Parts: sequence; C-alpha cells; structure tokens
Amino acid sequence: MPELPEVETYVRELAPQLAGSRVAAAQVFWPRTIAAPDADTFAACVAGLRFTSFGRRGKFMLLGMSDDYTLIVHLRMTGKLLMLPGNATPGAHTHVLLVLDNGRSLHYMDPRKFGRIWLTRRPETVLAKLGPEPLSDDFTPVSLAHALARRRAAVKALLLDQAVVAGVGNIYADEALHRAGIHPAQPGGDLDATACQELHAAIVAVLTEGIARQGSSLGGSGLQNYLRPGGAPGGFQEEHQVFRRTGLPCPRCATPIARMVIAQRSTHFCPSCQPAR
DNA sequence: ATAAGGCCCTGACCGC
DNA sequence: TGCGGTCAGGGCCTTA
Repeated sequence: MPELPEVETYVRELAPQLAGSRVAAAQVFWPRTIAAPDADTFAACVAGLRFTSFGRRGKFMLLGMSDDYTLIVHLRMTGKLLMLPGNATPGAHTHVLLVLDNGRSLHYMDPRKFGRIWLTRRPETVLAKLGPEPLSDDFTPVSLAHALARRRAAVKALLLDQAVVAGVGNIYADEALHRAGIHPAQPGGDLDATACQELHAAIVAVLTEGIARQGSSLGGSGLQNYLRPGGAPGGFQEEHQVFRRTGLPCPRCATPIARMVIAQRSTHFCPSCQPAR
C-alpha cells in the first residue's frame, strides 16, 4: 500500500518525466475517482494545463499546474500512476487517462477504485486535517507526545490517524512500533516521554529508510499494490522486521512474530521485543 | 471530543 | 475445473 515513502518515490520519479509537459487530452472512465470537481468538469478543465511543480503532503501527491491549479492524487490502497507511450490503450483498471503533448500518457490505474484525484486552486482545503509532516521540523517528540496525550485508543490506531502524523500507514506503523519496542495495543496516552522520543525517532528512521529503498512492494501472496511509475518495485520490503512476517522469527530476538487486529487492520509485532504493559 | 464500526471495491486465495 | 465465500484495507461517514 502506498504510504509516505512510496508517494515520495512517485513524486521524485514523475517530476523529471512530467516537468513542462502539457495535458493534450483527458478522459475519465470511473467518475468516482475524481473527488472534485465533477468528472466532466475535471476532464474539460485539466486539458491544456501544464505541469509546473511537484510535491507531497502526507500520502497526497501534489502536482502543481499552470493557471494556479494543483492536481492532487491519493493512491489509497492500489492506485498507480504509470507513464506509458502516448498511444497506449487504457487497460481495464485505468480510470483516468491524461494524454500529454510530449508523446507519452499518464495512466491512473486502481483495481480497488479507492484512490481519489482532485483538481483545485485551493489544495489546503483538501489537506486541512493532516497532522505534522513527519520528516519536517514540525514533527518532534514533544508534538507526538502532545498528540497521544490522554488518548485511550491503541497507539497503532493513533499512528494510522493522519491528524496525529501525516503519511504513516499500516506497514510503517508496525515497523516503527517494533523498532521502538512498543506494543501496538498500548493506549497512546500511556506512553511516557521516553517512549514518545523513541517512537518519534523510529518513525523518522523507518520513513527515511523506506524512501532510500524506494518504498515497499508487496506481491506474491497478495496484490502487487505498489509499483514505481516505470513499473519497477521498491526494495524496503526486504527490510521489514515484522510486517506480514507472522510466525517467522523476529530478526532481533528470534521470537515468532505475532499478529492481531487493531482498528480493523492487520498488526504484526514481536511479543518479546514489544511486551504488553 | 473520542472511539468503534460500516462502507466502498475487487483480485487473490481457500475449500469443496 | 469451477464456484462461492472470505479477506485485505485508507479515509470518510455514522453512531454511541
């Protein structure tokens, strides 16, 4: 699933390919993919715009366009953006197609259809509820402690809350909690200052390493739900300590990794390294 | 305000 | 081989 490192990889790899190109034509095949404006308005409005800047906020891709527009893309579970030849036929899972003036086309593909795209002059309205950006100075041990204070929900559930910290999803939440030695079901408000400091450092570390490895690609026994814009996989799955490693030995202590469900999400942890309190 | 559960979707997988 | 049932899961919405 695309989380912050996967989205960051997308932005970095798309930028040089899209910079300066103009949308020659747009087609929407699944209207619900377009969150705003309505699909017909979107297709008419995006045609003719030029890509001017490239950024990211949490798991949202921010593609700046001419005329002060921002194309915002959220891949959710299985969304992909692929750069293909301009005459490439849209596949069964291509829901939005942008034909560019540089001989190529940008295909938004998404088997689960959970992803959403906005075209707006007010991107801040889409991003309003996001918490601090975890790799910026806004995210500190103190800000994390403040966000967790007095919360009774499991710390894992709180890490998935984009208002607590933006960009962490199921993979990096499990990996960060393992690195910090914190049980995922522990109530967020029970973490003391030391635990918050360790969790903060662990979140920064796993996201930074995830970006360095160009994200996590999970396939084989599941959907291949993240591929880079050129179609290549990332490499961080090779570094996973706990995620989808139920029953396998913890790399640190060899105890079998356990699985539980928190906030309706599969949660993987080491019962020895992450003891319940 | 917070927490918990349902919903959207469909490919992959399992058991018969 | 074919078929029905189950699972996964981010963000938004509703409910308590």
